[in-house]
Amino acid sequence: MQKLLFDFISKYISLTDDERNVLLSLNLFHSVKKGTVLLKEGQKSKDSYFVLKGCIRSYYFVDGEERTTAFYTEMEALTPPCALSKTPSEHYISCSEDTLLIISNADMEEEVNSKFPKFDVMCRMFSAELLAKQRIDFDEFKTSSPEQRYLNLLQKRPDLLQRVPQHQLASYLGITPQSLSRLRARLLKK
Amino acid sequence: MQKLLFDFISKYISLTDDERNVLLSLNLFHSVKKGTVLLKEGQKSKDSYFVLKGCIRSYYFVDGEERTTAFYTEMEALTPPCALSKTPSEHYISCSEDTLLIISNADMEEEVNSKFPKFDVMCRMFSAELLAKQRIDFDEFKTSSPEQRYLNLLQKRPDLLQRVPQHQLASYLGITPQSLSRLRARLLKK
DNA sequence: ATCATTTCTTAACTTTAGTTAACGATTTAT
DNA sequence: ATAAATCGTTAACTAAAGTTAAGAAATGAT
Repeated sequence: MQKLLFDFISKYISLTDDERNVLLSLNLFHSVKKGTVLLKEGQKSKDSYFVLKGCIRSYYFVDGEERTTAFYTEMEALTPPCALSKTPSEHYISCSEDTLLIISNADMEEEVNSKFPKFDVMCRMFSAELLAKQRIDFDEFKTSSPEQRYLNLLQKRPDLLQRVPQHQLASYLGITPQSLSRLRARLLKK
Repeated sequence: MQKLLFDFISKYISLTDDERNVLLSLNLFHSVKKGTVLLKEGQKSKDSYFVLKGCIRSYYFVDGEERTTAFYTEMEALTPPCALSKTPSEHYISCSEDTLLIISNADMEEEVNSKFPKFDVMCRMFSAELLAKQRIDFDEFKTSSPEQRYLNLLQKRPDLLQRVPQHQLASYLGITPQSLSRLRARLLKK
């Protein structure tokens, strides 16, 4: 489980045993039960999440309706906007499965980064990478129809279709559950 | 013009005169004419762009049709995905107006950052901020109808409607030019 | 095991977006 | 100045998504 973290970090920087131990002393690992709500609308939090195993979901309420906007699975990270803006959260985050997480805090990160500037380098590389990935996802979303987006999801994250309920996938694709159901029926006929 | 850059940087870190001079010696400032294509599909480039004045546009070709995915205006930055992935670009970037740009190169950034670790801190903060902003934009896009997206744009970037042609705005909103035209006519009736 | 809740699907109907085409208006090039 | 290309709008038609409602299936709770 620690190996998962260190293998991940090694993609960006190499750590000394000393640095490794500092990280381990921070109590970053958390095992969280399915259904647990990590962040609620209105809450102020400076926590970031990194999924080692499992799945977390980000969603909003629009006119009393849940709207899912993202799923984060193995080796994916989320820093909720409220952690940077220091304003109350506008969305929710919850666990879609029993999940093994790294939860880190902005204040703690600042401290560690100032002690080990190396971490700044890693964070810069990692955020730049995420930014580009997200940009591509957004562009693909914009330039696709719901049907294309569904087919695209089938290709790129086939696991998600097994892991999360259909109606959450629907709003993740920007459509209603009914439309997704129809769309799938349409595709089966072809 | 240099003031624009240094004022921006001062939001994240404070610079010594020495550091300022290093930055100025790098020849970062470029004045680019409207219509200039900065990046083409198939090209390999490690350049990043920061708009000081003007507007640049990112777009793809889908079945021979241009699809605009983003506009970057004053004080907005773009690192094209190809700069990180080191694969040929899948999209185009061009100037929508006569534009004053900072163009920086990944290799050069690495060099400066290794000399002044302070820049790593700034880049980390800046990318994290952009990531959160983009996340919010994406979430809003997903949870909105075309009409809501248009109204949202009116509120948040009213200048864009004056600055860029309608058909580019349409694909930026994920719809056809005809739909945008209709949608606007519909809204006027109300 | 039963009941309640949630989830998925289907259907009928409404609304909106996509498509194709046509026509001015504007912009650009010569 | 004129011709050509681009751009914005409108219209008629098609296709797909939203809405509302109902019922079956699966899941969870007691």
